[in-house]
Amino acid sequence: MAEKMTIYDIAREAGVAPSTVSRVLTGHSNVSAKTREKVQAIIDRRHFTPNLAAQALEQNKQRTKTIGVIMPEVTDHYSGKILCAATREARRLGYETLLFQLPIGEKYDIGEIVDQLIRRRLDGALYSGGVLEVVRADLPGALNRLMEYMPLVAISPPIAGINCTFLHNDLETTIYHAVQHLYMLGHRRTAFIGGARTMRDSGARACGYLRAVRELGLTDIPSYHGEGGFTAESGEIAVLRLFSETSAGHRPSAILAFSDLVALGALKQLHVMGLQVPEDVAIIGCDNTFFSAYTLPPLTTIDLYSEERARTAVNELINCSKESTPKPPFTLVRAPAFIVRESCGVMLGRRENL
Amino acid sequence: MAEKMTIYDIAREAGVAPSTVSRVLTGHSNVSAKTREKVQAIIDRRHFTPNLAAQALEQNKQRTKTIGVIMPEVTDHYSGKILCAATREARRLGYETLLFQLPIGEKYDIGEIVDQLIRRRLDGALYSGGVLEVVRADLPGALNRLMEYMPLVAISPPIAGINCTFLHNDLETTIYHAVQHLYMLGHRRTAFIGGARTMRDSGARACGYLRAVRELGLTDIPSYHGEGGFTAESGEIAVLRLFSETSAGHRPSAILAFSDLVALGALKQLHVMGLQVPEDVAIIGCDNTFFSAYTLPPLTTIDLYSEERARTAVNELINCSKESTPKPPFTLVRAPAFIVRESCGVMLGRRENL
DNA sequence: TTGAAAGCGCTAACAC
DNA sequence: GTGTTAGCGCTTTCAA
Repeated sequence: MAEKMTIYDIAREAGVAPSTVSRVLTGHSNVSAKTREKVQAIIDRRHFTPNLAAQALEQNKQRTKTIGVIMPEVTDHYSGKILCAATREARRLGYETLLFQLPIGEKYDIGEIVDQLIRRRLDGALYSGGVLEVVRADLPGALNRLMEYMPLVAISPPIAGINCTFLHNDLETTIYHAVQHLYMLGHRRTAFIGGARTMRDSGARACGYLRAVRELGLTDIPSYHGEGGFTAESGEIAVLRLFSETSAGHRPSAILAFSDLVALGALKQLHVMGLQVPEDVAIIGCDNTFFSAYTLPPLTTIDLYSEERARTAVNELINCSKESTPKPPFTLVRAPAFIVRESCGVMLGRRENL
Repeated sequence: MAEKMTIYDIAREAGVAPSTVSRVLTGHSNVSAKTREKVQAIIDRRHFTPNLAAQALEQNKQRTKTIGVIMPEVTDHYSGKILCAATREARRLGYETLLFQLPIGEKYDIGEIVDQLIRRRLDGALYSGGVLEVVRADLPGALNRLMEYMPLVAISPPIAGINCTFLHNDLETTIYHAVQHLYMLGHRRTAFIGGARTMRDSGARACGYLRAVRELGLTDIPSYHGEGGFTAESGEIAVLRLFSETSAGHRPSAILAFSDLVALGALKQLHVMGLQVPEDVAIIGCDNTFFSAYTLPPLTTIDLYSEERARTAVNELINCSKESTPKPPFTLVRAPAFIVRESCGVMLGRRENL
């Protein structure tokens, strides 16, 4: 395939020792300006790029210049945004990202994935699973083992049993505010659709929703938080069930969707059923994805600032990897932004007869 | 951070030579069942994972088990699907993917990116830039250099000056058919929106559109293929211009959008202007993304089978990397699927008075 | 300031 | 079968 060039080839051509070439490459030790120039000229002319594997072999220094990104498959825009921002930030700092996808709808061994990360001696790992993964019992063990080899930052609410840095959105409170927002517009029958069944007690969204229902004294019917899923299709189905399971007086006047994607499906189904949004049913999504402003009507939603978190995570990771002594982990909580558009019906004002 | 384990540690504990541990690890040479078991037990117990960098250093054999993926930032669903499928397929075959994003809306040096790939001695590279990148004059040089170091497969129409394997959708013909489809429904004034300005002559979509306009004798006004872009917003703007630049009798009765995303924006703007789709204006998108079936009305679009291409590409790459002699490159052309939903107005039948 | 040489962790000839 | 040993390409003491 290709004749591999080494520092020896460069050294020979420049008439210097390999170590001198190495010094020019790393820029660490002192080399006379003249030699440096001469060697650099040959490196440039030959398009020589040092073998990273060889450099990485050196002891004590993690220098693979690679950050592992562990996240669910990038089929949704939320993960895409994080991956994109993380890769961009990493590149800006001279690093690349190695993507470890957690297959959706297929079982996998998180331990095996962690082995891969370790095997590659990465400089750090970014975990972004969020609520989706909370349920896995084997996650803490695997991530803790990973942490013995490299710094780990999670873009996720804190996970019990894992002692890494967490970049966390206080979604619970924001969801609470969203329900409260609907409450103030007059809604007393607000349903929550989407999400994982197993997540109902643990997920931040569900927590916020359930707390609001309790504290605001809203109608609490099992159907109002019964059905799960993460796709547009699951949004369709959820709405279908929601309106077929409930009797006339108990139909929800507002819907809180797990994500904008779920809301998208819900919107479609409501349209099919001839219900107007927000006049008949108000709806609020979550994620502020690229299509949120383009639905009919434009979706009121929550912006998680995922790009910003991704950048913070990468920076933190790279800083940690340079420290000799591990930095203590911390949890950073930030409030997401509640973005009011038209689907929640603010322009309709407070209504009494819902 | 962590006490790194080596095969020597395992060897010592097992009371065998390091090479025996290596043999167990690779499974290449013969080891007695008894020793193999003993060694394996220790490897398992200690969770030992061999350093990939060291393995990769070996010449001729055992590469990095990593495929580089070069593509625009994964902000759209098209790239996301390719990345996702490629990573999944790679993993299935024991490989990981290293993502090299081409920043959107920011200048970058493709040569530098290629250097990174080479430096990392990857087993292969998947390039998926498509029409977006055709314009760059430095691309062929960079990719050709890359090909001296590793096999390259491009999910893209063939690019002049690059002699790699191309997995190509005959989008041109499909777009032609789409325009023809509109023609048969009665449309004579079909506009094309989105895409890059520089792409107008080279891009497959534009080619197909222009050929259809010519061959079918459709109305050809500069405004009908004037404005570009790849975002939903650019779709909005394009429609706005399209309808403000043309006089009453010259308003298009149909719109072909560069992508579903562009179509999404167009849909929004048409709605704002009080135009009905497909009654007043028919519209066809491209990509068959997850939201295509959820727009109002559901979008008629084109499915590029990107996941399938991604899997093919990865397989081809891995096969090539195992060959000692390079396989001759080829170009595989596949017809995309034309997916008819409601936005093109088929259910309205053929109309004469458009 | 530069060169020689000893590894880094692993694999693969080559002995035994 | 299993151990010994020489690299893979690079960095980094340690001399000179």
